[in-house]
Amino acid sequence: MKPILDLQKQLLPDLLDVMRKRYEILRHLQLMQPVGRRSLASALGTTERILRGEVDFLKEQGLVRTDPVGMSLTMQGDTLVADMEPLIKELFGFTDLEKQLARMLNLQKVIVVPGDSDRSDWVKKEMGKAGARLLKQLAHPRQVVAVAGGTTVASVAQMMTATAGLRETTFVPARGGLGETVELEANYIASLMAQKSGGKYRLMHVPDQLSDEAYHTLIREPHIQEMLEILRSARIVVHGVGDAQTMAKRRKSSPDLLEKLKEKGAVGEAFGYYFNAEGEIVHRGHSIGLSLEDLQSVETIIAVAGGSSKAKAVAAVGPVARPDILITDEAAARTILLDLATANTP
Amino acid sequence: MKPILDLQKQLLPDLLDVMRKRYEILRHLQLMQPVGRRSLASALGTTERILRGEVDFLKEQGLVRTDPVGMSLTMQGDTLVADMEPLIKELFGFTDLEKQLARMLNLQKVIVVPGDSDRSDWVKKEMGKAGARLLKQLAHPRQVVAVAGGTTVASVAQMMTATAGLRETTFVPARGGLGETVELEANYIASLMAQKSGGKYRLMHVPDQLSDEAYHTLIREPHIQEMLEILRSARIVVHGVGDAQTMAKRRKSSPDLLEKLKEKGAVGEAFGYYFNAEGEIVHRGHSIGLSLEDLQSVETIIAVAGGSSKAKAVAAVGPVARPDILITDEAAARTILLDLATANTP
DNA sequence: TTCCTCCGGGACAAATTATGTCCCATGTAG
DNA sequence: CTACATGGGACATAATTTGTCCCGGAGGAA
Repeated sequence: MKPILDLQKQLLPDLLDVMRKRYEILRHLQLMQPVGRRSLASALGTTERILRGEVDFLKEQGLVRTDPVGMSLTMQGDTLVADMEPLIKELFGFTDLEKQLARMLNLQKVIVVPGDSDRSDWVKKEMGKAGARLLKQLAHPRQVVAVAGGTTVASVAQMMTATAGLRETTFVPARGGLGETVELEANYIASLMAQKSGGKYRLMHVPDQLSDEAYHTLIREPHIQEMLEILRSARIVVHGVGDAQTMAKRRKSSPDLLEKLKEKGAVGEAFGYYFNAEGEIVHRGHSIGLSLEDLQSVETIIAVAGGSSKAKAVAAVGPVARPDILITDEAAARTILLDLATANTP
Repeated sequence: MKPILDLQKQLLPDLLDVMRKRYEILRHLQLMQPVGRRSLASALGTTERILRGEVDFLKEQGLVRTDPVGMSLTMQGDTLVADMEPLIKELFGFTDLEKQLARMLNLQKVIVVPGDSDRSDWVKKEMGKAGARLLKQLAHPRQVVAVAGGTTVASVAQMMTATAGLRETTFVPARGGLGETVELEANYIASLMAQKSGGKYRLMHVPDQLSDEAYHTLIREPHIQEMLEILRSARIVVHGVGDAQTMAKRRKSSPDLLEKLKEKGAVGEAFGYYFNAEGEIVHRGHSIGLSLEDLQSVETIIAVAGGSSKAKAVAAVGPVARPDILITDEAAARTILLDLATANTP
């Protein structure tokens, strides 16, 4: 990633989005010219009015010209598209990466955003944006969306915007409290998503440290039962993937547990379960909520995780949690591919 | 110039403006910290509320921190300002150039925009934007702004946006018709400025080729007198500077005049007057309107002209028209400085 | 020729966002 | 103590964006 963009992204987080949007318009225009607003809008998957705004702007900039037969690029616009092509390819050309990853991890779809969330803060927001967009696309009437905790899922919530399609959606926490900071707790995230998107939400208030007895008593409570019912009807699950050590520490786990995890080679974590590099469950957090088995009946499982430091965790969790869609960043994507390649050629 | 910035300037000039605005805030903050909203807002020449919006954003980004004593930069904000300095300088930073030019031409203020309007079309727009911004800043209740013709002043008009401060402003043409294309005529430009800014305008319809007799008759007409009255009350004058030959040709002047101008060494032109390299008037166009003498009583004279081809003209017009503020482009600025330097060391 | 389709641009209401303008509790300096 | 400047809350209003029409006209097909 170019350092200039890194700086600019801090002051203009949606710089790349706007850039890509406008580039896409020019590019489509180049291929379809001369073309009218309506057909171009539908080709770009946007509305007529919004395209019109952009085209007016591009016209001001002298990149686009309009005739009675339709719109076309000016010479300046033509050279701009040509000049931008390598840059855009570098920034957004992750199609290959996405396809490779999808094949190797056996997923339905992979979305890669530019950057490395370990190094730049805005990359997480970028993943959040991608996640929010995805949820908007997948929106279904009266659906239930279960969300797990963690910073990455939190950033998806942060990036959601009001959409008509999500107004009838109920957001629920996938699991009860796991002893995290409140902003990273599934409960809080579910409510945030609902608030931002204009949907509904249900909370599940259960303590995070439970004796077996308390657990069994609690799970019989009618309102808990009701929540679990709702939870199992979830059509979509969104969860993050954590590094095992980091997650255990964040949850203030006992030194015993930390030791045990290390011993068993835990590398990844996803909504309360810890996995080793082979994708075997080595520990599960004591918490009420969606279990791995419940995931079978879920229509779409979305995993969101980035940063090269999480590459191993993502690769380990993949085979177990079986996400259908993975949203990650460039750094993680490349690292995973590299790891898989070296593993296959020992 | 980094190629990526060049592309961005074409595709997202609006965003770059936002970027500069935010950078300015950070920069001021760095120098004044800790500081409150109100004093910072007045230092930046913006309103409290609008600054507040930006600061909220910058706080989100973790660049700014607020304490009860005021706002200050975080460490991240500090390093960002440092890192961005060269970038901003490259994009907008012609402060040195501006100061040098202001000193050498003895002007109150010089604004330099990047590029060369001879080579890139968007540079003229950039000057226009600078001019429009300036007018907005200088806005005064119930003021009169007189504008001359020409492509550069036209681009100022083009770039103006609706502003409350300009609602009570009356735009008037500085001089009557001078035989130019309608889009470049002062009349049209005055009306365009009014339309874009939401202000008022008055037009002056006088033919451009007049016999002495007709001139003297016309000038006694009540409505012409009234216009001249208004014109002389102008607080601000905006004019362009033209290359003498080009202007004469554009106005379809007679071969005689062309010859005469060449003979007398005319290099520059400003609202109807032609100057030689020494800044002496060698010819004045026959047209009713603001004369050079009238300029004495004007509060602010703004000259807008760019392109290295106009460097000589600008330098020649400067001493006579005595603009207070000059808006030009990088190419013209550098050429003028170079010319002055070589002239002083023969 | 006539009809038909698609073009850009105008218009306008609704929704959303930005902005101006207060006020207030609080911390700080004198 | 007083006096003042601070950030943040609240809220009406202005401004902008967006969705959704319509229209006259150019171009192509019959």
